[in-house]
Amino acid sequence: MNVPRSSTARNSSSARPVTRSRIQKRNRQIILEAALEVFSTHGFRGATLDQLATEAGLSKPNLLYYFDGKEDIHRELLTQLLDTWLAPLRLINPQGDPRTEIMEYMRRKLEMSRDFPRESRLFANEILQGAPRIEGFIRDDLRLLVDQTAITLRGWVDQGRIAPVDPYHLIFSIWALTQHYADFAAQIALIRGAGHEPHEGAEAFLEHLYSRLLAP
Amino acid sequence: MNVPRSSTARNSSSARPVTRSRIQKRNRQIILEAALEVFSTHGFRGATLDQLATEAGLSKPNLLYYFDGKEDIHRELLTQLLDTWLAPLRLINPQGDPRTEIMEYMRRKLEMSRDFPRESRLFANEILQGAPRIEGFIRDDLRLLVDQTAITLRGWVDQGRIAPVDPYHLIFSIWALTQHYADFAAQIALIRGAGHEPHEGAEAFLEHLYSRLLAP
DNA sequence: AAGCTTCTTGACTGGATGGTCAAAATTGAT
DNA sequence: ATCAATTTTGACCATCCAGTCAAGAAGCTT
Repeated sequence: MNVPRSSTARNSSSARPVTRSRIQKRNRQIILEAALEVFSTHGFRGATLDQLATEAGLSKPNLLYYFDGKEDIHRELLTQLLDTWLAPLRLINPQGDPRTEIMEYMRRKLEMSRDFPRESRLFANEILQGAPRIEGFIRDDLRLLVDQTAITLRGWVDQGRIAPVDPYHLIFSIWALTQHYADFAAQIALIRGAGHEPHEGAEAFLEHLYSRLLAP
Repeated sequence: MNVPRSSTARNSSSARPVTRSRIQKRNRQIILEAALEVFSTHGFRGATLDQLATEAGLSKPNLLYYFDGKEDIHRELLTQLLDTWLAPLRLINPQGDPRTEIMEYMRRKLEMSRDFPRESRLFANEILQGAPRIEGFIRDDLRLLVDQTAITLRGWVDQGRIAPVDPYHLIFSIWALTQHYADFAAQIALIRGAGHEPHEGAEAFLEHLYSRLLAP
């Protein structure tokens, strides 16, 4: 599978003396930004290198100077995303006040869905296709973190500090409700009509909902 | 855009004497079933005619004898889906008991997500891409129905029969929570591990959640 | 400003993929 | 059994698209 590096490639992937010039840093960033835009709306297969190139304002061979190929761009984008995707969950503090911690987590996820809808859609696209490229991440990293969080939540339930609730479904519900506003933004926009932004009223609603759900 | 019908095509689309032989009915159905399988996991661009043909157990030219092309298969599939997609919402009875009606609606949606996950993912795929092919359906049919339902819900709130809640967000939340179990099944499976099916415990959780949310 | 390195690109290529077609096989009405 | 209509398919074709390459342009270093 592994092809010897061509003479012109200063590229990425598989560990290597990663010394990047100013221009490299800038252009790799431009390309990843363009890739986020294009991949998140058309999916991996639906996007073409020409689209990426046009969006990035570079020539196609130029893209391939900075990355080993379409796959490589996508992998890099996804890798960067996954790091930040776990962050909100990590911030839940088992020593904190249960309801506050859960509410804050929900709020952080909703913020991410509002401020980074493309990232959310990129992720959704991956999962929809059966998560072939991020299976490892989910099975290992995410699962571990969810399991730990579930233990924390169950502890809070056992102490009677929040109403009895299945911790896994509680987490899934937060994911579903917050990401929905990003992933299904097109639908929401068409239903609510122009002049409304998808997330309008979402925070109040979700606060109300979880407030009612968690009250002991 | 419209090409004159080729001599061999007994095909579909744009209104036409739709007389179908037994074989036609059967094979069109087989093709649509295969298309559901393939399109729902790979998306429109990600699916190839060869995949469709293999999945359907027919030759590629044979597919194109029954449909005008990839696009036509996809359109037909989606059209059939949209009809049934609205059904659960239509069944909400403004004269019924508010909590029962909403609970039943949630249950119907959850059932659809459990029994027809591929349909759910096909739909999700469309919306994710910005709903280009079903914009009209959403803006016209779905929106109308949602608006009517919202009026019903608001009436129930005003009568004090359910707790005050934004009707649109209530509907969105049901969509988000039920479809999540189909659309993100891959993620849920990886987190919960084998031996669990994605919907396990979902009904109890959602009943609990909406029971708490709606109690006056 | 010379000369080396990094960056950029026009012109390709090979393979995948949507779609065509004419001829062969099958079906069904008589 | 006959024969016309329907169905099926192998062999194509045209286009799209990821990726290559060699040569030129721009940056750096001295």
